[in-house]
Amino acid sequence: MAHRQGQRRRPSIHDVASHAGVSAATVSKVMAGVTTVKPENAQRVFDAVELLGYRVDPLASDMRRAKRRIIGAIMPEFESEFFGQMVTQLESLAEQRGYTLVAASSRESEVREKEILERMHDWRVAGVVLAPVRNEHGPAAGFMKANGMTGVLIDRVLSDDAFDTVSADSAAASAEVARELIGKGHRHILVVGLGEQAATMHARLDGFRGTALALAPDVRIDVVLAEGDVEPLRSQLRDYFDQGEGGGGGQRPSAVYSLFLKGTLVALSEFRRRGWHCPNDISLVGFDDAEWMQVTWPAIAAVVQPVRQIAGHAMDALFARIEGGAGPPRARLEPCQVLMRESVGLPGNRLHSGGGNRQ
Amino acid sequence: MAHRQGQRRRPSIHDVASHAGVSAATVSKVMAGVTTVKPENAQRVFDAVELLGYRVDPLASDMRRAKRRIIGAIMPEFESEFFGQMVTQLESLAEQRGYTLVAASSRESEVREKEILERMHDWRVAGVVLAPVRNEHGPAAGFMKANGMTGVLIDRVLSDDAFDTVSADSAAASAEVARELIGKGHRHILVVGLGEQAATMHARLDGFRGTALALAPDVRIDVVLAEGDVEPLRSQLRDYFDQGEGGGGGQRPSAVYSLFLKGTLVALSEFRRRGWHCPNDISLVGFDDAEWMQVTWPAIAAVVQPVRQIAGHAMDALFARIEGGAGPPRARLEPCQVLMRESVGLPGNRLHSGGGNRQ
DNA sequence: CAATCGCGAAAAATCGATTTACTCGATTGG
DNA sequence: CCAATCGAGTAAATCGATTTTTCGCGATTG
Repeated sequence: MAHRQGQRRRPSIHDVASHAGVSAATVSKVMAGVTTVKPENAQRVFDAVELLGYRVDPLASDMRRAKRRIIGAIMPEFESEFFGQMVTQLESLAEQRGYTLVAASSRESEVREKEILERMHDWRVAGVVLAPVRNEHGPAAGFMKANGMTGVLIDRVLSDDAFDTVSADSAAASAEVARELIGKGHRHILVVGLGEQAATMHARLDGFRGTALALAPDVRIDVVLAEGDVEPLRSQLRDYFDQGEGGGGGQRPSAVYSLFLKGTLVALSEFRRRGWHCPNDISLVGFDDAEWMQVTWPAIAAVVQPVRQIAGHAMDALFARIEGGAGPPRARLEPCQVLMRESVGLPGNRLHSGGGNRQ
Repeated sequence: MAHRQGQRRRPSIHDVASHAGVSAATVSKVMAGVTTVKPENAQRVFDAVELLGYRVDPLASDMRRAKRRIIGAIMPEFESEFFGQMVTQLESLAEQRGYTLVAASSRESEVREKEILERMHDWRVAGVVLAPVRNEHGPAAGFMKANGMTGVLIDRVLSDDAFDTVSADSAAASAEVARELIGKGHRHILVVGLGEQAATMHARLDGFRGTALALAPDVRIDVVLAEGDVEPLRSQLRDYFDQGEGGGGGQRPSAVYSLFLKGTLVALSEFRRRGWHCPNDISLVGFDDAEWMQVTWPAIAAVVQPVRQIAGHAMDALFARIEGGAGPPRARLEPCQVLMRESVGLPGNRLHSGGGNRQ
């Protein structure tokens, strides 16, 4: 910035036109690949473009057009591996089709979610991939509907009457987790979830409970559904375990199934606090995998969401709509993979316990 | 999309003008907050805006303007907590100043980095926050210079002759890590890094080595600098330890200092493979903190980069330049915090060893 | 031979704002 | 008292493309 050299105005379509000795309209056609231009003229345009280093101004270009070659993506946050990978995937897929992805984070706020959507509407994005903060019935989806926007809903959704949806098959994955835990003999299991994203959480919970009860009618399933952020969950979980220890309502569960990543972290930190080790003192499975889960001791069992598949089908669906595809909205569920790692063991398998509160 | 209802054209400035009984120019002035408009007319404009639900079209608006109210951000990846938080911070700061942040991932490729930059130049962004893949001397920074773009370089940079830079004070943090490890008695330490991002890695390495040697001239510091991605590093690390075990070059180091997050993960997984436990069999400190590091057993010691400070100063510097601030480019280094957690212990402190390969 | 057709290209309209230049009164100053 | 200044507002130019309309001209056709 010190010198601010050069800085000459970038060449416009008219500069190219006059250099090539044709009209601006002809240049526009050549750039768009229209074939009804005499080869000789086309060549002169190419030469002029080369010479001047001309690039189409997307701003001016898009203004005349109804839709821009831009896809908007709205994620609840950028800090977890899941959404990070999701954005990366979506960006790459958009690019493959000649579109630019513009990503924004709603920071877990429905208000911001709608503001971002308004801005994207102003930008006349061709389509939106929305991972709602709560679920498909929020104000954001309503806004999209009201303004005739094209879009796809992903992740924290099940199905919608206006938009295609793509998400992980939480219920099936949870059912498999249930099979594993029940199969290993667990009969007292705590499920940790977030109360706010109603639909998805319930799918996970019901998928788990249904299968568990079918396989072992005597199983006891406790549920802690936190509202809000991490801290409430932490204290709720603390209370839950305090109660169990105190001998009040019963004993400590032999396994915990967390329905979301933060819950897994909170559960682990609570185990630490109490000096419990997995899997000897308690077993743990979490929904959502992360890179670190396979390098810790013990490795943490997790449900791996199919990020690539979700991104891929979301984009397929979105572009089908952008290109005018009609028909009723489709709700897709992508199968997850359940990785049973060392954090899951047999119940009551207290080898060299862990009761001793080190640290 | 099934019905594609409503869909009426959005109101333009002329619609508002005719409703309010004034000219388009007046509406434009009112929207821009110019005060030389009769209050009565201004009110009529506001009413019309309200009635029609008018919003300024940023596309048309920005075309006339030289610079758009957009900040571009280019990160090497979105999947780590560090860059995720960085984007979130930058987005929030840009928004506070009435700008929109458009983020893109170079996916660790300098080629992509430049392509993204070209696109952002086409969009006439007001400024760019670039976290280069390699360092400040890549083609991207060159492109920015050549095109007179306004920008700030962050993270994998030290200083530049054209742009302001902001990054973590790697050297100081590494020096503190050295003090801690030497202070605990470690005299044989392995440092793991990435060879490609020359400057930053060397700052970290030199900061560590300098301080370590000053405090304990007899210390042995081995260095494994990987080229490329994770897999080469994994095999290099494996070879290194095989050698140490085999009794070839010497014995196993008592501590490992990883200069970057992936290195920490690879080191941990290598420890697992060999059945080594932290801190009894070996100590570990990593550059870059992550949420999970404090819930595992042991908690992993780490250098915490000051994301908020880096983002804050980057934006301050960027907007100062956008608003015409002159002067030589400034290179900022933000202090890190070193969290010595349980993964660091005394050397040779093999309690109940770990040699036994469980699992 | 006039009317029609078609092709390729130019001219002009358009997108939706901003900005410049200019107008018309009213106020102020010398 | 007339000129200069100012306030408030408008018409028109502009930004850089795309798209529609028009046009010139040679080839076909009736």
